[in-house]
Amino acid sequence: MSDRPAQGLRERKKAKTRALIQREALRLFREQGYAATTVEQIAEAAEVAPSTVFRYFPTKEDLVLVDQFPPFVEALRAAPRELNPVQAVRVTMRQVLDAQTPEERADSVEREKLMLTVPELWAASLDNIRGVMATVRDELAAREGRDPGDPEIRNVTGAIMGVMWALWFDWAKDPSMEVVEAFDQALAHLDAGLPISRGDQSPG
Amino acid sequence: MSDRPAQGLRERKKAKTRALIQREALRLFREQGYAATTVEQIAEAAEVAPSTVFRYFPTKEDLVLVDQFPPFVEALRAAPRELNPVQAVRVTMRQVLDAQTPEERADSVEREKLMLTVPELWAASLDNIRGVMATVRDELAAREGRDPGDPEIRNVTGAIMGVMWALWFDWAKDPSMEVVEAFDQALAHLDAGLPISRGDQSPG
DNA sequence: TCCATTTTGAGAGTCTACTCTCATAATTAT
DNA sequence: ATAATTATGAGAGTAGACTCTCAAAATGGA
Repeated sequence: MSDRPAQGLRERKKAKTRALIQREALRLFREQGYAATTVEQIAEAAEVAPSTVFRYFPTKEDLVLVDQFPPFVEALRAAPRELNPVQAVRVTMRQVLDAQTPEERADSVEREKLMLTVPELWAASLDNIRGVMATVRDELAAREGRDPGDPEIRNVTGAIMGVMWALWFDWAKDPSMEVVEAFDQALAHLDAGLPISRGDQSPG
Repeated sequence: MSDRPAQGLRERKKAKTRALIQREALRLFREQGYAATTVEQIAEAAEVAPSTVFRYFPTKEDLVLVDQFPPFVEALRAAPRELNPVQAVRVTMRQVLDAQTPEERADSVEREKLMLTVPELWAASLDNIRGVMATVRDELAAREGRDPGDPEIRNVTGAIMGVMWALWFDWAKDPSMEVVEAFDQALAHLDAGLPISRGDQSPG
């Protein structure tokens, strides 16, 4: 097993082809919808053979799916111990979002919107969603010194994810929304116990 | 006139056929998985032609999907005004679940598990999920005299749904769980502001 | 340059959800 | 009983994701 030097022309070309296919796919999805776009069209747009598309992306769904959460989880792990779960997620979220370049963010936006909009993709991300949820829960459990199966931890995790999803859904409908700020405020609200500001009728 | 049902033989037979097809489908899905079950197999099991299956259920997914939420929303609307959003949902949830017969509950359980487990179905229920979320949010907004677009209402709705989903996911893995009780406790926990019982480190 | 390895295109082929048509059978009305 | 309506079965057909094979082309190493 000799280790290769740097990336040769071959590797670079592959990466380029892969990126090209994906870019064209996303463009077509955006322009004419996911279901209405055939793999053949994507191949044509990227000027490769349909079989080549499948060589790079085992399924059509994979053209959209990207695990964007590993960095998040890593950052969460590094969050200050003195923060409670919600605060930790809040800080981490802001940090991760702030670190993105405008281009990266635009790209994420595009993908997220497709995910939240197209049933097939929402489906394909089921595992992803479950995985993220499980990972966040495990991490929060560890931070709090609790068992990962602890209902309280599960509830907190669920509430955090739920607040974020609700925001995502809203934002998919109104992309002009200031996501970073909105995320922060939403998590702050959750951290404060979700008070309804004016008419507090019955305290917890 | 005899107390024969208002429907003629034709209608009754149709209902029966429909139920039979669906029952066999669910059985096969449970036994060998959703994707691994072809419509042809379902037709064979129900002793009808494949085309007949499609006559009753436009798509394979429709064999599983049922809107179970209208009754929930209706009940939510009727919940006492003095309850806060979380309490209202909690009471409603308990009420709806308690009202189910064991058979109904077993049936729901089966469907829910499929929904949470099978990507295609999770996908098909996207609209449903979004709809439920929107409806619950609108209802909560109305209860609180707030605009449906209010972020605070969105957050509360998201947290409620998130807590419930988290529970569902856990329960899909461990069906022995006492769902009704667990739901109640989870919402109670949320209502209390999601405290982590032992080590409260830093209040909001 | 020459050879070995890898990538690609072309295209035939599979699988399965789903559609359509039409003849036959079952049900209902008269 | 007979005619009209409706449901069903049989089966051919479509679409599109995905697989497989093989020869040609591109690339890397010598």
